[in-house]
Amino acid sequence: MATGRTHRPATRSRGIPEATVARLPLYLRALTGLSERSVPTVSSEELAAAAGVNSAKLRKDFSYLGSYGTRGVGYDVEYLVYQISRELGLTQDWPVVIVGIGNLGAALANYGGFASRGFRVAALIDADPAMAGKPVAGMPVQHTDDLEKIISENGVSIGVIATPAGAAQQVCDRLVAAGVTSILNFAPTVLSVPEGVDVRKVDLSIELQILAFHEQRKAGEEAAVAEAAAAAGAVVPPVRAAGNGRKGPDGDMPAVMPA
Amino acid sequence: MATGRTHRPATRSRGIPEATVARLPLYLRALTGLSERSVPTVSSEELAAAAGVNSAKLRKDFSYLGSYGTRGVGYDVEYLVYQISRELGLTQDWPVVIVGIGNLGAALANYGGFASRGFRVAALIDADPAMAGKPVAGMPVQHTDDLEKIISENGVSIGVIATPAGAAQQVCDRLVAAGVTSILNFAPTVLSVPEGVDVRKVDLSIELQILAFHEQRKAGEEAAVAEAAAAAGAVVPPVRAAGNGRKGPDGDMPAVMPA
DNA sequence: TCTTGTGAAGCTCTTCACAGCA
DNA sequence: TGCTGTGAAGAGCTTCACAAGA
Repeated sequence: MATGRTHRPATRSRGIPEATVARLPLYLRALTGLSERSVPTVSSEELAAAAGVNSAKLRKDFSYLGSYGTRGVGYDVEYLVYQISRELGLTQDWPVVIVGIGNLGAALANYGGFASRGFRVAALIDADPAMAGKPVAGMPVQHTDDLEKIISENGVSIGVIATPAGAAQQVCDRLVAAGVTSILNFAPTVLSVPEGVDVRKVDLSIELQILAFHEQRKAGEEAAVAEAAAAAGAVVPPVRAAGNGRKGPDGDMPAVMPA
Repeated sequence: MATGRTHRPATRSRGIPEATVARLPLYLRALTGLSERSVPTVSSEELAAAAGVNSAKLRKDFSYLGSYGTRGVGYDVEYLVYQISRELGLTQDWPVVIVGIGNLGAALANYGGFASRGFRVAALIDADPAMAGKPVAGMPVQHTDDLEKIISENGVSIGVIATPAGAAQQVCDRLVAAGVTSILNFAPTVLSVPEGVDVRKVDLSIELQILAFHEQRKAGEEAAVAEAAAAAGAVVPPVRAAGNGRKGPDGDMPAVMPA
């Protein structure tokens, strides 16, 4: 998973486990696809396959919402779409602001997946005066000075931070002070927020690093020695102050640094 | 969590739990920050705060890597940076291709966080002939026709998919056939891949939906009734074929549809 | 004295397997 | 008969609390 919870004691909100909540959007997407193809009902097995999970998990997940299926038949697609949408709070309109209109911010502004789920981009905000007024995704970029005004006038409770890491905490503080209580953070930094504010983070580089970890494994344990040798040339390993007995699994730091 | 594992039986790779692997990049980022400020050593408490986790978890995580700390003192920053980098496979160079150079693909191509972690964007690939040759992030976009050639010539094992949902599976199949074994998927679709191929997904809209779920809770249980009423106007709820006894927690579908 | 490293306990999530129901 | 809904078992992860050791 590309993201991680922050500042929420993994406790169940009204009995629904966090892990289940995180999968509801997946089910919803699969169901929307079925709905568009006018499929009336679907079994847990079929829906699970479409969502990429196993059917026991799906049934367990749905059991937290209520008994929305019919034994021997399956689930009514339209009915389930409605129930999950309602559970996720998508039956209402969520105005969202995006702060930091660089490459990523602009991409987010143009991303179609938001509008189709009840999220409305209410404003684009950037600190660069040169950006002010410039249209992005058919919408003029506004200056950070007006952040508080924009938040309150639009009743925004969800903010997206796509600024450089250095500006993120400051932007976060201003968003929170202005009344935002949920933040999606794309900046590669840990945000600290008061109790009651939710932060979710997406870090593109972290995802790649996790892939690299597994990729390294696949390369084979028997090739590990050769890899360690190559690695010594790729980065400059730091010298340990005192070379005392470490018990790492293998590959202690090379004692001699390559010039 | 912005992301999710796919196709990997949450089993430990060489004894390191998945949850720990997912946090190593976080620790690495915090350590890199300390390293740049020339901090020589750090305690589990301090590092945990910088990474946004608690110290017991951090110590447990590190214990899977080996005994890299000094009791009564803490951890040597440089040494730990090296060990975690090595564990994640970041001491080697990872050529990466990005397929689908739309807004998001271009943002990824320009993203600085990759290069600093051993990831090198080896090629940008797009299906649109009009894009071919156009420079993005100082690099000419290449056509999908050459995908297989690009993969093999550059020894690419990690691919990033930033295409529309409809094209993702096809691109995925070609990447896998050409030798890619790790995929980071930004397209809002479930990819099916053969055994041995890792897929991680980042879905921006899913993150917002999870935030909306919690946001809805904060609005207060007492306001739930008013919300349900508003919801009835916001979306057109489907009519149940047979209105038999459902036992959802509350808010069964409205029986009367608004015109 | 101070901080790491780690068994053990507790908690959450997943999977199993089958009773319950249409 | 077929598929849902769910207790129970199992696996994995987090947190506690303290022994070990610099």
